[in-house]
Amino acid sequence: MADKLFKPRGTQDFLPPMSDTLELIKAKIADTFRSLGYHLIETPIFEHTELFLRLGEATDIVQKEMYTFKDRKGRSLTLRPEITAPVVRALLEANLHKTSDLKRFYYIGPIFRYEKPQKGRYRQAHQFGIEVLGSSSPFIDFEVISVAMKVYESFGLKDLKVSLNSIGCKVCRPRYREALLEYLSGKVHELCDDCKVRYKRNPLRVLDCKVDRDKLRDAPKPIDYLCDDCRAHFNHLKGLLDKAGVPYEVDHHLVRGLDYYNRTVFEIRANLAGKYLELAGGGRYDYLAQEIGADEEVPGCGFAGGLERLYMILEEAGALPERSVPLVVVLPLSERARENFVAIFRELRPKKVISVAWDLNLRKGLRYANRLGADEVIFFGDRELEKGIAVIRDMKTGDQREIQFRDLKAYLESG
RNA sequence: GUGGGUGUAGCUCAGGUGGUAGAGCAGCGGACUGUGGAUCCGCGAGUCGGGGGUUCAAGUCCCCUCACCCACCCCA
Repeated sequence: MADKLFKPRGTQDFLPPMSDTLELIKAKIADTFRSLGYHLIETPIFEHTELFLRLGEATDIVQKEMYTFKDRKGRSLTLRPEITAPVVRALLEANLHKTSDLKRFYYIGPIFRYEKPQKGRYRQAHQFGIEVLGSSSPFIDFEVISVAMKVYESFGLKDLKVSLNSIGCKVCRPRYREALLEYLSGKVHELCDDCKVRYKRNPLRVLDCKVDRDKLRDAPKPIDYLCDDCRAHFNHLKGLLDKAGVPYEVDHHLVRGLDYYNRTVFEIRANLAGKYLELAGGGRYDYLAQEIGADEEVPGCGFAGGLERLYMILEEAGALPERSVPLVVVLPLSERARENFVAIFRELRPKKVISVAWDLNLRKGLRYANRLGADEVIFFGDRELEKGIAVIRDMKTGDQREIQFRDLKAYLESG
């Protein structure tokens, strides 16, 4: 025990039954994405550090949360702290942006951030999300927000809060930034220490500060400084959301933690034990591709949600998905019965879940099946084999019926 | 990163002012040697997270360390 090894801080082992449930959750998420025309994309767990540095020097994620290391050749690599940049990088690397004008991707996988762990906040967490590349239409923003909502709604979650904002583009954001700086300059001394730094490096993020939030009620709002195009885009999007019945509220202080966003930014939160927990966030990133080295503008829009947080909220809501296929426990009760079942097992291609208890007697086997939550138990010993049958016991009702042993395989393989 | 809390059998936890560990649940066995979930009976040695110190003696005091949790921060 003294030299027993433990998992690194902030990581988790997913064991049954939680791992089973997570599998169901991931499958359901993927179903939603796939059914709306999204394709799976998988990128490396680590990338050249350079890629993530382009996310913005002023962001906390880049500044102090990256798992960066050198490989044996001295190259600086970083465990991905988010997945949007890798997806865009992969798209550019494969020149996909030139072969089609619109690409829809989805992903589910781990991300790494060196943070002080807490519940719902891990050093290795899992995110799922989508990225739509190649269109700057507000209909895409609408689609992304809708798809995000669809994922959560597919689990029956209702009490969701969507916050929306527009932070402009490279034309109008400088104007807003100037106005904000002017407003803040008079009160820098009142701000918290973090904000004093943000004021210099990335003033927009001051808006997001929870400490100083109250002091900033009368701060200039991004939407009041939007250029005509951005204003039109934002209004169009809001109109679409209204038309489609997507509930949202405009949050003038919503900025998001990554610098690559422009125009639309949004967050989805849910009520967990009285507090609003952020489940997902996203927005438009029309300049990111060029930041990464594209020779032309490749507009994009997407969202990312936290898998662990989805699990938490589902657990709280009592809405965790459950196995939908029947579970059948097979009990060969004698040596002869076991040997008779070997060939069947070898050939078996079941649609149900079949769990064979090779070494339990009837009593223990039923108990085992009971604990697993089995729907049926099929048992056969010498007695049954004499008659060429097996017995199917319904674990809910306790009713038993017989089945010809030669039909057993077909029965186990039936839906 | 800052401040605070917790860490005892598989799980949830009890263990005033230090004297070498308990309960409930679960599990296992039996009553029921081929029939589960009920009931009854029996079964618990776990280096009290790890290391060091104080002491005749520490789960109980001190220091260090690790992990989890809460708030802040941040965000998924």
